[in-house]
Amino acid sequence: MTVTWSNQQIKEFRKTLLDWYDEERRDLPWRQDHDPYHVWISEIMLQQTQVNTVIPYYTRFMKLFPTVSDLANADEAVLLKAWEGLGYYSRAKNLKRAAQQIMADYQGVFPETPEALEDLAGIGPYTAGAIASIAFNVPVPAVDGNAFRVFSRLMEIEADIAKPQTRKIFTDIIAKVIDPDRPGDFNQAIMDLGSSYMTAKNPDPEHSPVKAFDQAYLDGKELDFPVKSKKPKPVDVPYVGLIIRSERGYLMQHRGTTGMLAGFWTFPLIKIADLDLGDDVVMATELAQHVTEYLHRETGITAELTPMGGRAITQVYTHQKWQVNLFGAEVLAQDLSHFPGEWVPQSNLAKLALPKVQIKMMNRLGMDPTK
DNA sequence: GAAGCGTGGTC
DNA sequence: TGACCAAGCTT
Repeated sequence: MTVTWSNQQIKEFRKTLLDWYDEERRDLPWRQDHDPYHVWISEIMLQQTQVNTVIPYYTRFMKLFPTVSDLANADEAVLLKAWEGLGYYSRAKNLKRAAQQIMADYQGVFPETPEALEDLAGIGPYTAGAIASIAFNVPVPAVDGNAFRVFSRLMEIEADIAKPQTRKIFTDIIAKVIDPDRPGDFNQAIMDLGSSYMTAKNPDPEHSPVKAFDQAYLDGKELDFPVKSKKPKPVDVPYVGLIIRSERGYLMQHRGTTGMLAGFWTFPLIKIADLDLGDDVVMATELAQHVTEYLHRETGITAELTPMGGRAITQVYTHQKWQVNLFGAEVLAQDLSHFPGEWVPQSNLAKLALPKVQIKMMNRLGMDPTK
C-alpha cells in the first residue's frame, strides 16, 4: 500500500534531503551557475544518457555554441557532428529549432514558466520542470526516471512507471513534497539520490540519508520498486552493407531527413527484406547477385560484388538489432543521378557525422574513423 | 497510448 | 551474450 506523509514528515524530509545535498552535491560542469541555457543543454544531453558520457560533450558544445544565438544560427552538419555518438539525434535538431523559437518569440530571452518552456521543440514535462525549477526557482516537480524510482521506493507506489498515465500520480505527490523555497535543489537532490544510494541495481539504502523515509527499504522490499513492465526485445533485421570504392573515394549514402539515423552518412545499407527474395534460403553468392542488380538499378553502377567474409556487423537499437553483411567491390566512379549519395574521399569521411554502425564498418576495413 | 528513436555501461 | 539501465520527447 502506498504510504502517505504528514506535513511534519514532509518538512523533515525536505530538510534531511537538502542538508545532505548541501554537503554531497556532485560538482558538474553545468552546475557552475543557473544560466537557463546551460541548464537546458545539459538536461537535453542527459536524457537517457549517463552523466559521465555527457560531460565531454557538454564542454565541447559550450565552446562551439556559447549562446542561444550561436545555436540558432548553427550549421546543421556541424551540430550533428558535435552530437555524434550521443544518440537520439532528434535531440540535436530540436535544440536548434527551440533556439530559433527563443530568438523569434522571446527576443533571445528564455521563457520562465513550465507551460511556455513545453512549447519549445524537444522540451517535455520533465525538462520544462527541470529548467523552471533550477534556473528560475519555480516550485514544480521534475519527474524523471530517478524521481520515479526514488519516490516509488520511499512511498511504495505500485503504479507501473512504464505507463504514461502514471506520471500524473508522481507529479501530484512530488508537488506536495517539493521544497517551495529551493525547488531546483530539491529536484537535483532527488536525482543525486537516485544515482547514488537509490540506484536501480545494487542500491545502498542502508547508508542513504533518507533511509528513515524509505518504506520499501524498511520493509526489505527495496528491489520490488519501481514497478515497471517489460519492453519487447529488439527484432533482428538483416542488412547488406556495401563497400564500393573508386578513384573518387567511397560510395556514401545520405539517410534522408526522417527515421533512423536521419541526416547521417553511411556506406549504402540495404534491408535484405527490400530485395524481395521470397522465402527461400539464399546463399551468399546468390545474395551477391541480387544485390549487384539492386545496386545497378539504384545507382547505375556495375560492380562485381564479393562477400567480405567475417561475421555480420551487429548494431543493437532500442527496437531493432541490425545484422549487416558486408559486400565489397572496386569500380570506376560515375555520376550518381538520383541516388541520395556521393563519392567521398577517405580523407573527408571524418568530417561527416557518422553513426556507430558506420564506425564499426570502417573498423572492419581497418580504417581509422577519426581521420 | 503505443511505438520509434542511439549509445555506452554493467552484471 | 543477453538483458537491463541511464536526468525523455515526438508522433
